[in-house]
Amino acid sequence: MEPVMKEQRCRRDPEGTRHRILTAAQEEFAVGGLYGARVDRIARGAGTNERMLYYYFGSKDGLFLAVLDHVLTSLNNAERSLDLSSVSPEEGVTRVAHFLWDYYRDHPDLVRLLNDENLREGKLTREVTSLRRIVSPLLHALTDVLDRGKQAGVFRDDVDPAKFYTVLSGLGYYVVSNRFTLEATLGMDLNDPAEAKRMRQTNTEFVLSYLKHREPVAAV
Amino acid sequence: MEPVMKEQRCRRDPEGTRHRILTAAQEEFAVGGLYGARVDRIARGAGTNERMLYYYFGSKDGLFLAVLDHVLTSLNNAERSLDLSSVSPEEGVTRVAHFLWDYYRDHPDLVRLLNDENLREGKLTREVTSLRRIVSPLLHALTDVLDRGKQAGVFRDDVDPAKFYTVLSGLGYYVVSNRFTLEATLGMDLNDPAEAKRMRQTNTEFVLSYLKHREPVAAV
Amino acid sequence: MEPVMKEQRCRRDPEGTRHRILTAAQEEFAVGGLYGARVDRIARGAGTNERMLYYYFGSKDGLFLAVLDHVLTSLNNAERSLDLSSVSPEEGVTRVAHFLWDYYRDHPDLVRLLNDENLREGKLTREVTSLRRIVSPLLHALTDVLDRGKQAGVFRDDVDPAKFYTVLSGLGYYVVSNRFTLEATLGMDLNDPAEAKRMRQTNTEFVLSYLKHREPVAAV
Amino acid sequence: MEPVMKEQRCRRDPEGTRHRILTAAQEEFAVGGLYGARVDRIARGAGTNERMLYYYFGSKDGLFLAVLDHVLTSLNNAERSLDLSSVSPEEGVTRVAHFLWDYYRDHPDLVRLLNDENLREGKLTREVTSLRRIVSPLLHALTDVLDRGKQAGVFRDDVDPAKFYTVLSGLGYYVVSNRFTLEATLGMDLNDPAEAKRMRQTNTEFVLSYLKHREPVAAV
DNA sequence: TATGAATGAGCATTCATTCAT
DNA sequence: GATGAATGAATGCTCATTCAT
Repeated sequence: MEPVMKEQRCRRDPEGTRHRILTAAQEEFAVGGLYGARVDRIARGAGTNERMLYYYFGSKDGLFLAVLDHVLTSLNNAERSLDLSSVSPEEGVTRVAHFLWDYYRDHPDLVRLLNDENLREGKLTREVTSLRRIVSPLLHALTDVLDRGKQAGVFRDDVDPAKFYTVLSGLGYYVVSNRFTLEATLGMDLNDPAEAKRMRQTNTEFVLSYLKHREPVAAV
Repeated sequence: MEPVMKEQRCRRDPEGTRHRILTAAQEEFAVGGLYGARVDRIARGAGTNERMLYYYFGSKDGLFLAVLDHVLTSLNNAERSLDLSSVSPEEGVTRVAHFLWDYYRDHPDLVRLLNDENLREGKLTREVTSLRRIVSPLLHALTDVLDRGKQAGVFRDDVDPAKFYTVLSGLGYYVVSNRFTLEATLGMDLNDPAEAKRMRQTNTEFVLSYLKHREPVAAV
Repeated sequence: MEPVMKEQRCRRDPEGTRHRILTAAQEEFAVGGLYGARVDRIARGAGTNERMLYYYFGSKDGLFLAVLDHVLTSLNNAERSLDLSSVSPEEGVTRVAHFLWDYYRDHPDLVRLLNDENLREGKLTREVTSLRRIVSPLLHALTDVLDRGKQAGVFRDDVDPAKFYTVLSGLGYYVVSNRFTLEATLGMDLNDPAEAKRMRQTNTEFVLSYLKHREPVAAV
Repeated sequence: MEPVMKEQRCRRDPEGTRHRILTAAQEEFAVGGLYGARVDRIARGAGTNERMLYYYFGSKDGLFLAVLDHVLTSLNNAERSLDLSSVSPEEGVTRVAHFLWDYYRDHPDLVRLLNDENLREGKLTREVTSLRRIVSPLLHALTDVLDRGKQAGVFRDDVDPAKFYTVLSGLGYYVVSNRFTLEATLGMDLNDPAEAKRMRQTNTEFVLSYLKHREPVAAV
């Protein structure tokens, strides 16, 4: 009726909307997994409506993949910021380990999302190649530092970088992944800083004592 | 009326029905988690109808808890069968480690169910105390064998059994839990027996080299 | 295994079980109606199992009818105990009215069950003749007392006993039936004894002033 | 694009859909009560699907409350249309009474819905305040007309409007509410116009003779 | 007479998704 | 780009009832 009045509810903010959906989805997927998450909760959490979710990501599965890609890309970027060129081999391995353990501890969402994807046997990521690239940065850095240690004669020389990486990863991943059942069964509280520090200390000794061990123990 | 009268393919079989539901539920929960599982699939898998599921377990949540209790009780029983009284400390630790790693590898359902429960932050198990008892058997055996090693002077004496147990558990758990993303990213195939054996060997050296290390490495 | 030991859990008590079911069913039907009632709650309330309910009453519908029959028979019996042979017509009408109003007030279950049966348009009672007999005792007594009043010249003589009975019944029934919405809308509290007494007083004046009215008011 | 473009049998019709659900729900709730009603029958009756019912009303309970609110609002509106400013007190009371009795007779759904809500002891309406407003219009009109009658000396002056309203309401409500059991027991047929007219006549005399009674009868 | 086990149809409700504007 | 309305196939769960002992 009125002539102009086009205040034009200028709410249009494509990048913002997309990002808010992604953030809300990460929270929702992290606490219930793909099947436990609800699209209406995600939309509400993002301050938009369900339709936009489909507009930007096509489907719930697509959104899950986008979230997974996002958290893995973040990990990648963080890994790339780690510069070990000027430290000793021991210090280098220690830094790699601490980086990984701290990252898992500070990003439990990543752990949960990976667990959830593994629960379904990698159903979603299998057809997508996005996951395949992500290992490299940290594994490369670790390989370098292990090589330097071997050449300097301070590390044993039968260490496979990928397997060693798996060991490091497992040590940090497990306590985050199983936080709740570990607390229920062993009374282990990951949130207690003192406890967390002790654990980090122990684990560091673990990996270093292995790397510096010269005569292999009796095999099994 | 007849004296024997057994053997007549009885339709009444409470124990059997209950057990068939439990087994079918374990399969279903293991591939989709609590939220991905479907009660009608469980009922069909058990050769009964949905109603019986509620008759015996009250709810889907109750059934999940029963399954979790069942797999943990099975683990408990298996742990109890491990007799380490007549072996050396090194051999004892090795056996404990191998038992745990083999058990995880052979019972991926257990790993998935624990992961799923942790995904929901222990929501179901929190109010139930059933989970609390399960640590004991293997942890006790491990504590004994560590003590013997310390007294014999072959193991370092600053090892906390619970933390050491966590390390052992994490090493075996992680590779089973993340089987699919590990294969996608590192190309690591847990199903390859040679690969599995190598991994077990590495991990064993890993823990033993730590235990036998006398002078602690520089702390961080 | 043991020879005698036949302590014979002599819980058999057919009359008792039947009666307990009936009582429990009355409570359950009274608060939720036929459709809101749950057979398992009835069985639990009666301290028996659902199967016995079917053993004694055939079906849920049959049980509802049995309950209805029971409360109506009780009303019948109570009506029969009212002896008006030696009181004045006014006193007789007053006693009939008070009997009915008090009975409704003290037996809200009867009111609810009748309401529920009427909600379904008499579906259950239609095919059963059990309901048809129940009016008589009180209506007969009322007819007698009205006749005596007419003959004595104290009551107007154009009163139809059945319609008058309906008026009496409606006055007492309505306030019990609509107890909750009346409280919500008019703030009328039937549980307050003073309020209940005043209401009874008013209603009594109502019916007596009508009966004693000689020149009819202008019809409509 | 086109200028007019209306009239095109639009599939989008929020108001219409909402209203059709409400109407279908009223029919369904009226014949079976809250517990007897089936949401799929309501959806089918409304020409939509069950989902929309929850979209607009949140739950079955919410829909019942909306229906109750709707019929009570309709009653309210009808009450407001009653203008008694220019009639005599007797005529005024008569009109109020007839309005109420006719309304109940012509809207048995209202009676059934109120009965059903009372059956559950006002469970749904208790937490909602929507019911509380509805008394006023007719009660106010009645209060006015009674006052005028008292001042003119044609009505007794000890009449409480709210109680008198309850009497009027009860007389009309009871015969509608108990239509089926009244027919089964007293053979009273409310659908017979002659019978209905006689009943109305009797009830009118009933209330007027009370109002015009000057010397109160002996109390009890 | 009494009871635990079993049944299948049906219940209210929620799901991810698409349509129309 | 953004939104409210609409969909129908499931979802977990409950129902009154019957079977077998």
